[in-house]
Amino acid sequence: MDKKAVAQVLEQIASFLELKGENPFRVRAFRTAAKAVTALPGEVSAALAEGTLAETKGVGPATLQIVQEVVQTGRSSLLEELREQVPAGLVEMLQISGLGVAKIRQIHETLGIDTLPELEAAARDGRLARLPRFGAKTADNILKGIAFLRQASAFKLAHHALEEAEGLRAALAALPGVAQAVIAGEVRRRTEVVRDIVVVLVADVPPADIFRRIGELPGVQEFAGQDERRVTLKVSGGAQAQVVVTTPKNVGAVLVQATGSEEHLAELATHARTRGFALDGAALWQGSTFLPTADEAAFYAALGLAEIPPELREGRGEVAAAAAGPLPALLERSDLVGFLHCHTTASDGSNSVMELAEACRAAGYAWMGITDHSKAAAYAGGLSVDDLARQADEIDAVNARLGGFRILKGIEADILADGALDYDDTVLARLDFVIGSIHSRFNLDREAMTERVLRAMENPHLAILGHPTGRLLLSRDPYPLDMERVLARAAETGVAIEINADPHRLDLDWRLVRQARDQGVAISIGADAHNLAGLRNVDFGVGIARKGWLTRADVLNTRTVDGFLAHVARRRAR
DNA sequence: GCCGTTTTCGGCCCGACTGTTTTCAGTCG
Repeated sequence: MDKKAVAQVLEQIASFLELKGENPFRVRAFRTAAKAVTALPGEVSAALAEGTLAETKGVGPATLQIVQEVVQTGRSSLLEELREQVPAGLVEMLQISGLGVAKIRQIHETLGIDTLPELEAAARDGRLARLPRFGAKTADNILKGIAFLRQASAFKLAHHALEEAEGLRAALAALPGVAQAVIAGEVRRRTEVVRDIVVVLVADVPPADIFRRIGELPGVQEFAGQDERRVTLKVSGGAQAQVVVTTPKNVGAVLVQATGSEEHLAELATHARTRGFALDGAALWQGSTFLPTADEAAFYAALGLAEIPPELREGRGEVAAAAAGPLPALLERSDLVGFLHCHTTASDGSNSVMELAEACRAAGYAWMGITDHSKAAAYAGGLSVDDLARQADEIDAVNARLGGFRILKGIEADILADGALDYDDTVLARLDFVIGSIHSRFNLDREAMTERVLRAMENPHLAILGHPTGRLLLSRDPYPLDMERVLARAAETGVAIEINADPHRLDLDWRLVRQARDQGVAISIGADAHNLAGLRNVDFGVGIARKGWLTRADVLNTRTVDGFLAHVARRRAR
């Protein structure tokens, strides 16, 4: 039983209680507990056994008992009891933006609606709009919300997809006859969201034997779209996955086929034709001769191409680039020596400066930058000027204790509606560096929003523009912003643009990362960690950097602490 | 339900926006 599943049970309990009209503070307590469980550094069962769970802030006796039951039995009697009392469709409705508990209860009580399809019908036929304090716009927004939910449910966030793919890969690798199991598709390309999980199996036995065994795996529910070498699985939880079987001599071609985007494969096919080759049925042919490709390097080499890293296989000119010569050496996680953008208990994080610093040092970083929220972000416990001074003392103390590791004093300052940063320049000047981010007033029009960001970039203390478009993947669109102008200004002023590595954001989008790099904009990778588990976000940020063709030289986190500070100083001097 | 450098009981984030109303409930970050 993993953390995600346990946290989900607690989340669900909170939602059911909320719909029942329970004390809102009790509801919030369960949500806090769910977050605390997600943020645990190790496994839940270990934390339970060692007693660290009981000591975790936000986890009390009631939560402890529920977690214990879930870990031991895989069920929660409280949740099952609640399911009998409240229709599950109402909980689904909570995900619709603009629909809260009060409206859902009103809809349920007056119209007797308790499923999404019923809700959609009522929104269309006008019943919803006639309810007190509802109207045409509310009904319309609900329809939009349902459509968004439906579209989003076809995709998974990268970290969830990776976890599912790893689990499936491990199960498939253990099947008799399978020599190797490799994750392909979007997960391997490290896209920001994933529609299909794809695993390639290398095997010397007939695919039919393997498919039969797959059908016997626990959790595999049904097969769909089966052909000789491919099968689409539905696994419990509704996730879909494609499994492709190949023989060792054709691994290269099959992996290329199963990994590349349609556009990449089209670029490859065109290139192959001009060289007298053909890509057909996931194999490489010269006339009617089958060309074996034992691995991808052999495949690309046969076509006269440098090997193309999976992250670049998007059909954006990588084939032409690989034909012209070696591709750039893309950023590696091990290139990063600085850890940027994290929150401590001073604002909305769950760990202290010391805990985060020790974790960063253990993860191999040489320096880090602490950036809690600023005072305008009241809902996130933003720091007052006095709080900032206190934190500075704390950081000094930890720096004195940790040899060979440096903590920088930073802030994630809100960019206010008029483009001002959330502290006076005298306060900002005392900090080692400043990230500026938008956390409110998302509804300005494109022109006003662009002016707001450009104005913030005028402030010499702003070193990094945080999560520049504000998107939340699968839940909130980016705010309207003229990124062309923002990138141009970033190049002029030396303001770095963040790749926010939180898998809910992955913002700046990788398509724009490449454009930023081409314009000479410095990039920083911001973990946006709110706890120790958030250190892992960086891997997703590195994936996005690679998709944006970034090399070591393009990224500020690869510099020594003095190199980073020199960049900030040059920016302040402009 | 959880927590305590104000508290073992009493409080827990608050201000702005949206869409509905003509003064405000509901939702969101």
